[in-house]
Amino acid sequence: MPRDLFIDGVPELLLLRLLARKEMYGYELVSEISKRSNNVFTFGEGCIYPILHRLVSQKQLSVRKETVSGRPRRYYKLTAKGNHRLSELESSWSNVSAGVTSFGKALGNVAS
Amino acid sequence: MPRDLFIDGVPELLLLRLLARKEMYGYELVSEISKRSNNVFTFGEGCIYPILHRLVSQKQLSVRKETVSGRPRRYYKLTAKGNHRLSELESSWSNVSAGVTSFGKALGNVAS
DNA sequence: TTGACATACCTCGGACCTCAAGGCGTTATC
DNA sequence: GATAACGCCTTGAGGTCCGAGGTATGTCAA
Repeated sequence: MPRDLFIDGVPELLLLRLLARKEMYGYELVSEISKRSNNVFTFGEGCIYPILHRLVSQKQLSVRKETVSGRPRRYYKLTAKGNHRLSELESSWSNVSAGVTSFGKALGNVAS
Repeated sequence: MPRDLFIDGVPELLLLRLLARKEMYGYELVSEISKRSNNVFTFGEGCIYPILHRLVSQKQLSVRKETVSGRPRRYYKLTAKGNHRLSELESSWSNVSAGVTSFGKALGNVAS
């Protein structure tokens, strides 16, 4: 079974959107994305954690460690660089999204 | 430089949309997609041809060979299966597109 | 106290897609 | 006769998602 199309980049975008509002930890992000999207997007930990680590190494996120009721958490939030990256992604998404839509309309396509 | 995000699956979708209207050949599709999208999408031959071949092997496209002024062309068009696949992709695209948008709105996000 | 379950972190490997680069051959143009 | 346009093609690199699995602690019921 081929993997879902149109997903490339979406995890990173949603993640940055959430972290732009307030700091959150990985496990929280995984469930929050599912919840907030009404299970339209259900990205597992194997998807989220590697992105988190990459963004940190790219200085787009900063980390803060905290232990809550015996369990260690890692809170992430956006750096200035991450904020800029979010803007890029939003703009890129708008571009693609509008492009696909207008391409359809020009063809007389009825979006099902 | 990382490759463009949000593109996964878009070539296949646009391609199927075009071929749902009339048969076209590979080289034509490459330039037509650029043209119709005002260069928002510029997929090269190395992107289009493999997709074409895959769709044929999956019986979603049928091929007709024709030689025009000495040059051989391969015209592709949708099969019933391909039409069904297009519906799936449209629905999947709508889903993701609406999901990303509403996810943003719920956060008070201003789409830049 | 044993087991199951939720929390919370993590990595690895496969599968898949895009795309730049290159190759081949023909026709048209200068 | 050289260069561009046409028209087909494949390969390799790079990047992404995601299922599967691993580690460890806390809670709660049987």
